[in-house]
Amino acid sequence: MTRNTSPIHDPAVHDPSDLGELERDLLSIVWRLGTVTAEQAREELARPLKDSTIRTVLRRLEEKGYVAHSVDNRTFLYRPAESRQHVAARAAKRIVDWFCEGSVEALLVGLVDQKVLDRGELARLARRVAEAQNQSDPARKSAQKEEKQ
Amino acid sequence: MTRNTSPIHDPAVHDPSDLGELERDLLSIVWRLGTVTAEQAREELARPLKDSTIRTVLRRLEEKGYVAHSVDNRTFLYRPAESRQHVAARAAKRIVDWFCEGSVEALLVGLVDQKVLDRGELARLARRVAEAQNQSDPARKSAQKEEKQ
DNA sequence: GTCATAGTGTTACTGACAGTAACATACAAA
DNA sequence: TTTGTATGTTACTGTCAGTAACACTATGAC
Repeated sequence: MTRNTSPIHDPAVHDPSDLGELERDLLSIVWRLGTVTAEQAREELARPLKDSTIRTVLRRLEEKGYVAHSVDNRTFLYRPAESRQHVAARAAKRIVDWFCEGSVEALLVGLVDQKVLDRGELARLARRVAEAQNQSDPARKSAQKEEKQ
Repeated sequence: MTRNTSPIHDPAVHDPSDLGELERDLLSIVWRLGTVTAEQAREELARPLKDSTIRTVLRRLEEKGYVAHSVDNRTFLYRPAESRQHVAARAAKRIVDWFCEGSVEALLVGLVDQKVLDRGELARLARRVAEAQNQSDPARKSAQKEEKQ
């Protein structure tokens, strides 16, 4: 886990490396289900954990800005506060900054390299993404809609 | 003479989120300069730190498999053990796994979304990357070439 | 009205680990 | 042999995620 202790780093912006494994797992569940209670999340998890544990972690996720909750009849309903895509993008940006010295190309090459995607697929995806972007508002700001096409 | 003391890359595959800020900074320096002594690295850093600090961190980076060193006349010469690209790729893969549920498309969309790159550029890069990949050995192993457009 | 139940809020211990560095040690040159 | 330079060892500290006990509160059953 990255221990980010830089004094200059403003505390407001939390990035995905702030997340531990359990936090990530829970966040994934929230993303997947859309809305969950602590109890549902607990059932969804592979590991057997006390519910107080789950609730603590969900609260921390909320403090970090990844989820939000509303209260429904005394019960907390957690939901994503940021889209998966948004979070992924921030994480990717960080990686580009840290490890690619700003060169996205290096990242793409790396992705192909690691067989995360193959070359043809990359080209195809790039086309699709470009098209998708063209359809949305040109002066757009972080689309919050479909991310699971 | 330059005795080589590369470490056995230990079982646990270390990924970039293992790195703290100082570790990342130092790793960047090693990548940038190619070969550095602890003293050079220290001078390169913005922050004023004791050299024992630098050496400790460099040693940790070596334990984690990011750098290796050889001894030249009693002086440690640190060099990258993994290419920046390789590390970036692993990091990217992790992000895709964690936050995109395996969907690279989501990541790409997100990158555009965050203005890390614009749509046209993505298409252009994708083409370039595909070409670059075609040129290298089809049964390739981590292309070590240009990463700075 | 009281009691059990089901929630939440508070608080805390623990282990891991990065940041940081002092101190000990070894060797080479003068 | 002294001195300077380099490394090895060891350790303190703060932060944070994992984990959970426990206390508190509202609500429905009796």
